[in-house]
Amino acid sequence: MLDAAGGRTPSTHPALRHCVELLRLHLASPSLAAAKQLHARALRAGVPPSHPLLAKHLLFHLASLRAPPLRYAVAVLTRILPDPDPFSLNTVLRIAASSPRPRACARLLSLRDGERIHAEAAKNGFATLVFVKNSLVHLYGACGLFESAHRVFDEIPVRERNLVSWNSMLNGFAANGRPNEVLTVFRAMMDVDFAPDGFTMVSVLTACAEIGALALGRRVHMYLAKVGLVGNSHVGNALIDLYAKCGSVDDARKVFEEMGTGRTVVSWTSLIVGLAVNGFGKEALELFGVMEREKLVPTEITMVGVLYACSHCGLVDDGFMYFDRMKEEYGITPRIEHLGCMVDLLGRAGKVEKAYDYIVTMPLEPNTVVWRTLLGACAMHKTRRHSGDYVLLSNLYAAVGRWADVHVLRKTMVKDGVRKNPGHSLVELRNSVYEFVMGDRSHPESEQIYRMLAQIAERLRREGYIPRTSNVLADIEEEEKETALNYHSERLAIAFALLKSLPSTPIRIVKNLRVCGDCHTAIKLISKIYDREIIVRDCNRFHHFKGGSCSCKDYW
DNA sequence: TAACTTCGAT
Repeated sequence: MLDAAGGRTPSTHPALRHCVELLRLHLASPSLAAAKQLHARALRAGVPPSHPLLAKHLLFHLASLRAPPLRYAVAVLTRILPDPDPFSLNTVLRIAASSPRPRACARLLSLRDGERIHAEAAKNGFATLVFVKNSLVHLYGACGLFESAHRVFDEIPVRERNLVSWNSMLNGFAANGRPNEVLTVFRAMMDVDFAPDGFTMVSVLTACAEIGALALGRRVHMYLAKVGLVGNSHVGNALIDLYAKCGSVDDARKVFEEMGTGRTVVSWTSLIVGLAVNGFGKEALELFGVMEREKLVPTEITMVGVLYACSHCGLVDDGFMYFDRMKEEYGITPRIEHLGCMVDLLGRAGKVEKAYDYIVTMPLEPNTVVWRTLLGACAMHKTRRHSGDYVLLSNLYAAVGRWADVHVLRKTMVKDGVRKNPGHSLVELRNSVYEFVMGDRSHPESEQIYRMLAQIAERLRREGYIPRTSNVLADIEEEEKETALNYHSERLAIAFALLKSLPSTPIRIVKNLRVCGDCHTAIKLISKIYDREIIVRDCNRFHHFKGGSCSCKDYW
C-alpha cells in the first residue's frame, strides 16, 4: 500500500514512526495530554487520520491510562472503521469494560441497540478471534447484558475457549449479583476439566458468599488447598469475606492468620468489616489498632468498617476521633458512605436532632441512604410514630422536589409492608441451598413444613408470644396479618431446617430484606424452645440467636 | 504490548 503523497508505505511515514516511538516511550508514565499532542502533530505532518498503525498505538496508550477516555478512544476507532484491526477493536472494548459505568460505554459503542461494534467485528471476521470475543463477553457481563454475554460465549468453539473466556463469564455474573449462574458456569467448566485459576475462584467464592453457602464454601476451600491456590492473596481475601458473610468469624480469622505475609490491606479490611457486621465491634477496632501499628495504610473502605464498628458499639466519641484521623492522618476525603456512618453513629446513640443537623450541614448532598439512616434512628427511638415518620419523610422529599426519593421511600414502605414484593430467605442444608418466599407452597414437602410451622406457632403462643405487627401493616385485615407474619420466608426456612437438619448444627438463613421486629422476637424464642443456634443474615447485618437472645443489642 | 479479582454506610 503506497502513500499517495510521498510514495512511502504508511508504516514508514517518518512522522508516524516518530509518533509511535514517542507513544511507546511515554507508556511508562502515560498521559492523555501527551497522547493528544502527539496525535495532533502526526495528523499535521500528513499521517492519514484513518491510519491503522496510528490508531493502534494511540488506543493502546489510552488504555494504559488510569481513567481511559472512552469518547476519545471511540473517535479514534471510528476513524478506522469499517476496517479496524482486531487489536484496536479489542483495546476499545477493554476500555469500555473497565470503566466505572460500563453500561453507558456499551451504549456509546451502540452495543445494546444495533450492536454496531459487535457487527463490525463479525463482518471483518475478527470476532472469530478468541480475545475479541472474550472482551465482548467481559463487556456484556459487566453491563449485566447476560444473554448477549452468553451468546458470544456460546459462539466460541469449545476448543478455542480459554481461561479468559470462562473467567470473563464468571466475573460478569459474580460482579452483578447472579451467584447461581456463577456456580452453574463453574460446574460446566469443571465438567470439561478446565483448570481454574485465582480469578476463577474469586468469582466462585464471591458467589458462595452472596448466597451464604457455607458448606459449599468449605468444600471450595478444601479444593483450593488441594490445587495450591490458597496462597493467592485475592483468594485468601475472598475466603475471609466468605466466612464473614456466612457468620463464621472464627473461620475468617483463621484464614487471615494463615495468610501470614500474604496479607494485604484488603485482608485487614475484610476482617475488620467482617467482625463489625457480625457484632464484634470492639474486636474490629482492636484489629484496626494492630493494623496501624504494623504501619499499614487504611483505605476508605477500611474506614467505613471502622466507623461502622463504632456506630454499632455506641462509641460516639471514638467514631468522631477516627473520622478526624481519617481526614488528617490518612488524607482520605470523606465520602457519602463515611458521612452515612456518622449519621448512623449519632442516630443510634439517640442523638436524632444532632444527626439531622449533621445531615443538613455536611459537605456532601445527602442521599436516600442517609435519610433512611435518620429514619431508622427515628424508628429506633420513637417507635410509636413509626408509620408517621415515613409520611413525614415522604413529605420532606416532596417539598424539595426529590420525587425519585419519594418513589424509593414508597417502595420501601411496600417492601416493609410485605404485601407485595415478598422477601425471600435462603437456607443451606448439607450441600444445597433452598429458597423460600413468603407464603410459598411450591416446595415438594411444603405440607410437612406448614405442619411444622403450625407447631412452632403453637409453642410460641404458649411462651406468650404476641405479634405486635408494624404500623405499616395497619391496613391489612387481622387474619391476613397473622398469615403474613407466620409465613414470613425466614420462618418457612427455619421450619424446614428444624425438620431436616442435624440437631447439633446451627441453622443459617440468608434473607434479602430486613428481619421484621416480630420475626426477630419469634426467632429468639424459637432458639430457646428448640435449643438451636440460628444465624440470620439480613440485608445489612447478622443476628446470632441462641438460648432466647440475639447478638444484636441495638435496635429491638 | 492483546482479560478479568477480593473489602463498603440503611
